[in-house]
This record gives sequence, structure tokens and C-alpha cells, in this order.
Amino acid sequence: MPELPEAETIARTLAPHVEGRRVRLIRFLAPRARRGPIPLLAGCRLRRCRRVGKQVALELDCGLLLVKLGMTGSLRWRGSAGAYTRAVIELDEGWITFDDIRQFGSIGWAPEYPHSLGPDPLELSEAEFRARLARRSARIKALLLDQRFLRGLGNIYADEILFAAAIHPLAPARSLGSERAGRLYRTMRDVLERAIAAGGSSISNYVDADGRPGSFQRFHQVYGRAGQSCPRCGGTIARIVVAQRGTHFCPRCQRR
DNA sequence: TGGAATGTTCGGCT
DNA sequence: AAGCCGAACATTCC
Repeated sequence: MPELPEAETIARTLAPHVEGRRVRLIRFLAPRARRGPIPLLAGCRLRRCRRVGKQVALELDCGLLLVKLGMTGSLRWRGSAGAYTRAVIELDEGWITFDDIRQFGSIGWAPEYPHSLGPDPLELSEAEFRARLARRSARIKALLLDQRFLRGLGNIYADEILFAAAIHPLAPARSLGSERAGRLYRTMRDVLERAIAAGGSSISNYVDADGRPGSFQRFHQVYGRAGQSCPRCGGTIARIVVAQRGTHFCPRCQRR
């Protein structure tokens, strides 16, 4: 569920409720939701809530809480506890619930922002993007999913971006050349910005911190549309597996 | 019943 | 070293 636009939307909707509050404690209802040791945070002030890649960071004055949403994770302001509530972050006023059906998500603590993530797609320059692509021989779809290369893209947006840029998912990164690399950069930003404006994609159960679904799924051109017709050329959307993920594309629009 | 699903990580192979 | 693959994690849905 949560890729960059969804994490951004969750962070934006959660921020006004929690920034400036103090943490009381974190209750873990499922042990595996805790990623590594977390110090006692009682009394720590929650300075800022923002997105880091596809994670949501709660910046405290005594470190960072990093929420990985995994496949089905969600953060809700004053959410009611249900069967899939894995943790509750209690504040001096109100609380945040962390729900996660599949339990691939987790909450961890770190003294500072992680060093291992690549640049944010909305922050790096076109020149930097092109230079990074030119150094790699991996297939472009696999590279877009690699969080050390770029932070924030996931399976839905990788497919949508490659379609919008008319680039075949199996194309080796360094084979793209400056024209297609530039087009990829611009469509990447365009798709992400439009997705954020739409509040993300709600394809099964994603909602923001206030419980509102996104609407960008209405604009998906290829994701989840295998066998249906291509909105651009009328051909048939294909599905292959790349980097162990279902990959949807139009073989006619996205030539090898 | 089997396969696929918005993700990450680890081990092994080339 | 870089890239790729399979498996594992847990749960639901078709």
C-alpha cells in the first residue's frame, strides 16, 4: 500500500495533530512491530512529523521514531484499537494507532536519519539522476524499486512512471541515454506530484491519518490492468515478473 | 487449493 | 562488485 505518495499523505495529515506534543509511551500489542530496542521516550517532545522515502519519521528531541509501513501499515490519529492494531503511540494529549494486517511493517528508533537510503525522487536534480542511471547496468524497473538507489518508489508507481515515460521495464539503466533519462526524470516527478495531490492510491485499505482514502488509483494506467486495453494505444497490457514483482506495461508503447 | 498482493532482507550463485 | 534469484516473513482475498 504505502509508497512515497501515501507516506507523504499520512505524514501531512498526521503532522498538525502531533507536532509539539510530548510522547508518553509506546505500547506494542504485537512484539514483531518493534524493530530493535527503543529507549524510554516519556516526556520527549515530538518536533516534526515527515516522510523519509516511504517511511514516516517522528522527529523527537531525543531521537527519531521511524515507521516502516510495509505492505499494509497505516497510522491513524486517535484510531480505535482493532484486531490489526500492532502498536499505540500515546501522547500527552491523544494517541496514534499503528495498524498493519500483514505485519511487514515496524516501528524503530534511531539517533539520526538513516544513511543507507538513496536520494528522494522529488529532491534530486535531473543531472544527478542521469548521472546515477549512467553508472548502473541493472534493469530500470529493478533499480527504481531499490531504496538505496532512490528512496520512495514502490511497485505501483514504478510501473506507472515507466508507462508514462514509455520506457520498457527491462531496459538496462545505462542504455537509456540522456533523452529517455530526462523524460523518465520528468514523468517520475509529474506522476508523484499528481499522486500526492490526489492523496495517494487506495487500492485495498489505505487511508490517511484522518481515515480518508486517496483517489489516484483512478488514474492508474497499467498497474493491476493486465489483459485490459492500453489507454494510449489500445493494445493489451502485459504482465511479467521483474525483481520478483508483478510488472505491468504496454509492449507497444514501451518498446525494448 | 494455489497464487498473488502497495515490502524488505538474507543467503547463494554467476 | 554488481546483479539476480529464491525464500522467508503474516494475512487476506479471489
